[in-house]
Amino acid sequence: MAQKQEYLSKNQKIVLDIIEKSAQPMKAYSILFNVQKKGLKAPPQVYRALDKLVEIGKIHKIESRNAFIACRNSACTITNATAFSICESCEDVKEISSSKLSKYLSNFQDKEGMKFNKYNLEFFGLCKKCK
Amino acid sequence: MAQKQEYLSKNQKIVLDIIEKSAQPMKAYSILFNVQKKGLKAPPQVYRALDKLVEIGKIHKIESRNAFIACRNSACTITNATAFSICESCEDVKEISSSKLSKYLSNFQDKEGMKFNKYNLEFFGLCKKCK
DNA sequence: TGTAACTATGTAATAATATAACAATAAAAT
DNA sequence: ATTTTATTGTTATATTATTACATAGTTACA
Repeated sequence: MAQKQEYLSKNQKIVLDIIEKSAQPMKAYSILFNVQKKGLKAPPQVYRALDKLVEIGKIHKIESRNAFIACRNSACTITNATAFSICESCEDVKEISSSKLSKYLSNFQDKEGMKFNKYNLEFFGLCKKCK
Repeated sequence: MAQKQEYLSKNQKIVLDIIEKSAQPMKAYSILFNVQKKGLKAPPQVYRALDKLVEIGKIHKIESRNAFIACRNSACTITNATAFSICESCEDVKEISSSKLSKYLSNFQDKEGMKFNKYNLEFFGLCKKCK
């Protein structure tokens, strides 16, 4: 596994900051719009920061939504094993941290006995409010 | 749950046919290219067919790859509970059909006791060939 | 200290993925 | 028959993401 860097670059900090302030997942171009006042003008600047932040586990990508959410996990070590609940009505997204679930999935073997070092799980349903 | 339609429209058949013939997930514009000889000229024709085929469970979308794969499940009832293994080297994708896994995930409850009617799980690793 | 290797930045252009909007047709339901 | 619903064709455009290239800053270490 790649060594985690201990500091963030200027652009990485700016992008992480905006994502952490958002209660909900943010889309790349919404991030771009929000950081333009800070001097990041073009998509590659945002996407490069996003790539790195995902790589080091500071944020996660919600694949079904093409959006990015800050990792609330204190240690941020779970880059490789992610699970989320997504409300199909209000689009509220929460990261699920269940050691039982992560153990189950990390130990899961397919028919050929193959194990996987990495997974992403997205649950869909209606949240409390929307039910 | 929406009633399943029993037949497919012309465009839906054409699109499904091409996906079923592919061993690997196909991207929308690759599908478009392949069906142009059959008269489907524009993206909406393909995307509409894809939407419907996903809805009725004939195909699944691999979210992390923006690609579509035919459902090999005889009954094709599992529209709401999907799991795949993805080789990060050769991009080989297999649908996982494990009743144990699907039971586990369908019964999973988050911290607030919430259950989910739907999920998508993508495992990543190296396939036998690539290991 | 110099310099090589690496990492990050800025910028323009473009590629890839997906949807909106509208007109027309066909199929199913009553 | 006629209304309703699903499907099709078409143009244009929106959204998401990457390539390519020039420049600048940082780190490692001889």
